[in-house]
Amino acid sequence: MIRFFYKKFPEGDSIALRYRFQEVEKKWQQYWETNKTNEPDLSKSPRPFYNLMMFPYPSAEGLHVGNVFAFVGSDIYGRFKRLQGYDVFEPIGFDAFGIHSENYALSVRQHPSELIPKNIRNFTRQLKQVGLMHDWSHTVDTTNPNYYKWTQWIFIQMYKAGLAYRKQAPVNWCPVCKTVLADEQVISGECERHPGVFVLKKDLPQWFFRITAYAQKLLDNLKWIDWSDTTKQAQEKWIGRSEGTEIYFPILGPEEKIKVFTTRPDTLFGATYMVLAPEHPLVESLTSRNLKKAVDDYVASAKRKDFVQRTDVTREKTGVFTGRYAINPANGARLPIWVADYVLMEYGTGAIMAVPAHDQRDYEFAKRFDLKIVEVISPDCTEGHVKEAAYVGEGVLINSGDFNGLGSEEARRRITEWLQQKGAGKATINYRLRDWCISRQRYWGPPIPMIHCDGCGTVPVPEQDLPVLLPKMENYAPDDSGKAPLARIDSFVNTTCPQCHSKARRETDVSDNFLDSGWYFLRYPSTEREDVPLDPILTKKWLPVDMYIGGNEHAVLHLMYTRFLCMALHDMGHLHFEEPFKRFRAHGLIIKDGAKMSKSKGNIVNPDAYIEKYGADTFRMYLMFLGPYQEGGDFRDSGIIGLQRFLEKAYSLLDGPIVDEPVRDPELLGILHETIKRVTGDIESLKYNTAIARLMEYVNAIKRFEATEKVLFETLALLLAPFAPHLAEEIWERIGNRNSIFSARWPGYDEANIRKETVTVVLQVNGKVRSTISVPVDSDDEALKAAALADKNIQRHLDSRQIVKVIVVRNKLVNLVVR
RNA sequence: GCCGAAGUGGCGGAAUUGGCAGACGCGCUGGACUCAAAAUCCAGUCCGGCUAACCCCGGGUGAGGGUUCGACUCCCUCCUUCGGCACCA
Repeated sequence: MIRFFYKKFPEGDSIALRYRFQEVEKKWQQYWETNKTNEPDLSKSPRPFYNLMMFPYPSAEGLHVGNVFAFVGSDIYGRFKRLQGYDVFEPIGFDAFGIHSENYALSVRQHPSELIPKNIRNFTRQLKQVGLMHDWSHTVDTTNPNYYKWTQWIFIQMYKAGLAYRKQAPVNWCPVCKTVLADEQVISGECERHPGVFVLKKDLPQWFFRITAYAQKLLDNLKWIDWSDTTKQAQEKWIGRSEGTEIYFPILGPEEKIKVFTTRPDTLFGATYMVLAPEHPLVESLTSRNLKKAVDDYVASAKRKDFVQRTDVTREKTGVFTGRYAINPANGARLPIWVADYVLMEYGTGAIMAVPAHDQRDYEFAKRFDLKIVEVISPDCTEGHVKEAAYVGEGVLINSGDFNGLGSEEARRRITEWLQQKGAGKATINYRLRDWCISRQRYWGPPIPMIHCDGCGTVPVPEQDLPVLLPKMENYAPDDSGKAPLARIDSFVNTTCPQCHSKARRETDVSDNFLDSGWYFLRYPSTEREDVPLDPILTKKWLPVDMYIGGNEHAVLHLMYTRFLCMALHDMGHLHFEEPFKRFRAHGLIIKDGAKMSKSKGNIVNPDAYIEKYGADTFRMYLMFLGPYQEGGDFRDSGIIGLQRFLEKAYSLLDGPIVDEPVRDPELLGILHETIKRVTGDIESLKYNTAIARLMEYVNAIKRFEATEKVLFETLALLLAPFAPHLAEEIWERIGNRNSIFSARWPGYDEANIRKETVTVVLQVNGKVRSTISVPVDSDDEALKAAALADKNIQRHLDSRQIVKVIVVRNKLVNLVVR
């Protein structure tokens, strides 16, 4: 055997190796490729299992260890399912359109169409060397016209279904990206891609997808889909359903009404003024002439404020009186109408009834501007509970006419009914979710396939004319005009209307990157079909996805958009399911020095060097051993040597004799079956760290027993295969098998073998462990009690004190309670 | 501010869901092998006390309180960290 020695490398030492991972890993990667081991026959597969990992964006830096961590965890699951006898389809692709790719290309002054293929080649190389079970015969590249043709096709289907529309609206504009963004891409007012850069509100005509039409379905289905709770909670919050009442307040003078939304109709009699958001369409028409200047000035200054100024809760409330009054439909009270920026146009109706006694914000505003405060909810039927702050709790109605004496909850229902009878309101449900702004004034994306015709209006590109190719532009940088770079190419813009054949203009915005990634997993099984987006038979067979793993940063982005798109495509008859992913699990994040790995922080750890030095199997296992897969952790390489030792030890077990005989030692047999049981359970619940710990104990046991039975080594190879596929194949071959280990079956276990003959029972006195005894399994309570009393150490602690109580837990413990 | 998750040896982390806290690994200490080192193997390793040694004793899972025969696990209060939402009417 050749001995290999290695120089010191990154941090941590290396060991002399007998297992030559470089050769072995290369050998099996070639074997898999040659034998198409990882390419199931999609049309035949009797037991399909679609195992999916979020596809990567091919950055110039290549894969970092955080990506590898995520991929390996998904791969372990896929290989496990494969060994359990499923036909596992584990595809891979590249999310290569989008602002991230484009911004990078701009910064290095290269064209994305040249940069991206280079990055994809590098990613492919890296992914392959990790030893993932990817089917490379069904890949997707979102920038390929064969793919984005269908992205455009989906846009047109959405348009035809009334789910895509264009409107002028105040939208999020990132001054650095120079494009609009969806609400989901704005994090606390900052651009997702540019932390610290606040988005501005710009009034621009934009394309939207009507995701709000599915708000309730998106919420309802969360009840039954098998997803990580954290992800479901994030979506639930984001959708933000609240039940309440819509109330119409007539304006004194003009024949207009102010519509408000409230969750507290029980406080209606306490409304003492109204507030409109500065952007509210009624502000202009409603303001009385003598106050017009003051109101205009206020609206203008509100528009100038950035997000932080506008939403700072601690800031003193500001506002201006319009000179008009509205009538409270409940009691006819005259309510002054104000304009104030603490009311947001984006939520509800952009107008509120202000109840200063029972809403803290209204209270602060009323104090500041000396407005009336009327208490209508009381915890105890008396007044005087509103002194320093609003009383926001529930209670009994007072000062509320016929409704006095009712509890808040009943009052909400009764007042809503009453309003409805009078035609002054109705019960309604309000969602925080808003429509998905899908246009981007950027270059690197699929052109939105629409044509603007003066005569016919907006007309979709005929499907047979797809794709609308993205023309190559040398200067593709975005500008501040609010128009996309494509608008600068006359030959692209000028076209003819597909309906009337007169001159027309193409839409020049491209679609959001999240539309590309919104349906990629639908395409994987159908990549060989160029004539249709989805092969109906394969789609029916393989979708929805059985297991999806990815980062939780996409909880309200990708993961909500995909759900919406599937629901829409389902309702159009293109899909047989509403929910794209039967199971979703969020993997943890690998951080470095307390921060998420990113180029800007300079803490990206490249996996290549580790794989070169320790091998893919060791590195895979090390990442998984770091901590629970769904929690992630801080990357450091101090323990990687432990995994190398483990694999080396496992391999060296083969040095001894191996006999094809059953395991006779009952203890060893118990260990074998217990290991199978626990590793199986741990993998199923993604607890890879403890599964690996079990495998280590198992190897230690084989060594300790100096065991020679073949079944022990076969089991070792099988249990190891999801984690260290190359080594597992090598062991499998060396113990005399001819086919890939992945055509073998995962071992089963028998509880009867795990069952021990004796168990250790803990003996306690007053809850403190004083001794342990070994007794036959399932000894009855009396026997255990007797054994406890007979124990020397216990007797010492009893010390002739009186036994008050004896607690016996079979096969576990005896606790003697003494006084 | 609201919602959620977490806090365990020198370090990463286990703990069958209320029943021996610290599995497994790293690191460290001692020993074997070696001219020596590396690698490997063996033993030890929560803190403190007692002991020649084993035994044994006390304390211990962010802090304080509670429930229980028994609490890392359940309840209350507080502290810290990390996520999500945030003038949402």
